[in-house]
Amino acid sequence: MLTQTITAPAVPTTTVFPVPQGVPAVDQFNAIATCAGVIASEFSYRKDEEIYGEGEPSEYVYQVIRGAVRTYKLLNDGRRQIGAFHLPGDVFGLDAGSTHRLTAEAIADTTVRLVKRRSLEAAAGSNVQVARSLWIMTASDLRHAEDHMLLLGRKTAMEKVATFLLEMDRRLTRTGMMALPMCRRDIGDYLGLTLETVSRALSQLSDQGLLVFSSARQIVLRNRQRLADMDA
Amino acid sequence: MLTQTITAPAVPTTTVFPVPQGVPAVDQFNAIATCAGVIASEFSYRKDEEIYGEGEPSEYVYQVIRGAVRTYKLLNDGRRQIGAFHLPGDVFGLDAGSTHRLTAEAIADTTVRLVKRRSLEAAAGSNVQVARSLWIMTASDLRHAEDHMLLLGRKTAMEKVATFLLEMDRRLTRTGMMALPMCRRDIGDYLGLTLETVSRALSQLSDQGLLVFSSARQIVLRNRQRLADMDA
DNA sequence: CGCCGGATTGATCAGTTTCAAGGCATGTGG
DNA sequence: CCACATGCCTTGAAACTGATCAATCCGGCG
Repeated sequence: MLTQTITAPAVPTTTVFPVPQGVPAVDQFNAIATCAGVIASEFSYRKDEEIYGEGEPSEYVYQVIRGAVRTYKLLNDGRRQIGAFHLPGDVFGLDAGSTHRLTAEAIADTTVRLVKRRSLEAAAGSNVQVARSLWIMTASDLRHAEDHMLLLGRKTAMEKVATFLLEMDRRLTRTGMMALPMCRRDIGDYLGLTLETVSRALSQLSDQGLLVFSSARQIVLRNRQRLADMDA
Repeated sequence: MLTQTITAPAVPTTTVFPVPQGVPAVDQFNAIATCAGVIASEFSYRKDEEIYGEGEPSEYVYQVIRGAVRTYKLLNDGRRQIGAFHLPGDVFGLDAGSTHRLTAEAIADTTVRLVKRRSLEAAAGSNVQVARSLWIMTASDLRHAEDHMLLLGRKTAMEKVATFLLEMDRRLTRTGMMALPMCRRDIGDYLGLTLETVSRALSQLSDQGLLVFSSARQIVLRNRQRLADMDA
């Protein structure tokens, strides 16, 4: 894991630090990744290409620049649970242990910024603000996972889909139009449903006038309030 | 609930530091809680008593000394998802944000050690090993949540119960006998099932000879391998 | 002894999955 | 430019898993 070869690149105490507190996890990463001694580079993946696999050594931490990523776990017979979708700006692959806990794949053609885990660890070892940022980012993932456990364990299919739509609306609507990067199967594997059930729920919401499709993945929400009501 | 009568037993600054790395999250807390400037005390709760509520300011971090704790989220109509059970030694209530994300209740009469969040933060601000420990502990919770999402979203009732039994066997079997502190409803709300389904699954496992009841909550596993096989 | 909460068991119900067919859009090669 | 293949999505019908409703049962305790 952490070897002694790390030359803690005496990070200059400039205005880059301290990392601001009470700030979104994403910005924590931005602050860190641009700080002295932390090496960032870019890489691209084609649609459906694996970025890392469950159980592999966690060498890098990633930030989506363009595209989208799914992280998931599999059961031995192929059943899949997607833990999260990662959209532009999101950080993923930050595991405290030495190996990745989930597999990461590009949903569409995707560009990421990547940072060597070792250099993050090194920075964290000499700067408590960086160490704090790692904690904040992991805590942010935990918060999402806790919310998602409630959804998976206790919400109905309709409530799950409503929650999903509001989450995606919040995270990727820019022009009033939500352009989903993922297919129905991905959505189902995120919500603990089959792709057919997802499709039926979306059709039903469309029939009720709560949303409008301009194509299967281009959706405009028409009544966020009623969606929020049904999301329990 | 918690009054100001807690007296801080000034703990000596000894060889407790540095906190060892590559060590279970629980021990991270043990090391921290005994370090200088971190104020630890004890408190007890009766069965079903609330320890803190979702949304309340997170003033303390807790460690179970005796008893057991459930942490959960509720939907507005009362449906409940238990995120985790906390057994002796386990740390809970460590939220990076300023408020608790779940409610915590004593499952049985329970004694906890508690540490002021502020003093943890203070220690983390001056000691990167403490900061690292906070990260490790939160990452450990995240790992559990990721595994549990897979269970909730993709496992069958039988698989869920098998997984639960193996988890509890690992965590609380001491004398060869597993003494479950929680009722069937708690188990159901942890696994995303009803209490009846849990009961039926346990009866079926008993019929198959995979376990033996000495009472409803006193269970001996007879065939961990076959349980592990069915847990998918 | 009888009460009470928790657990078990049975019967029926409902929501979601499964299986199956067909539609629609996109892209490719003739 | 059209024919067709392909992948993704929708829709329908049947099957099934787990939920719901309901009736004991059991064990601990006043």
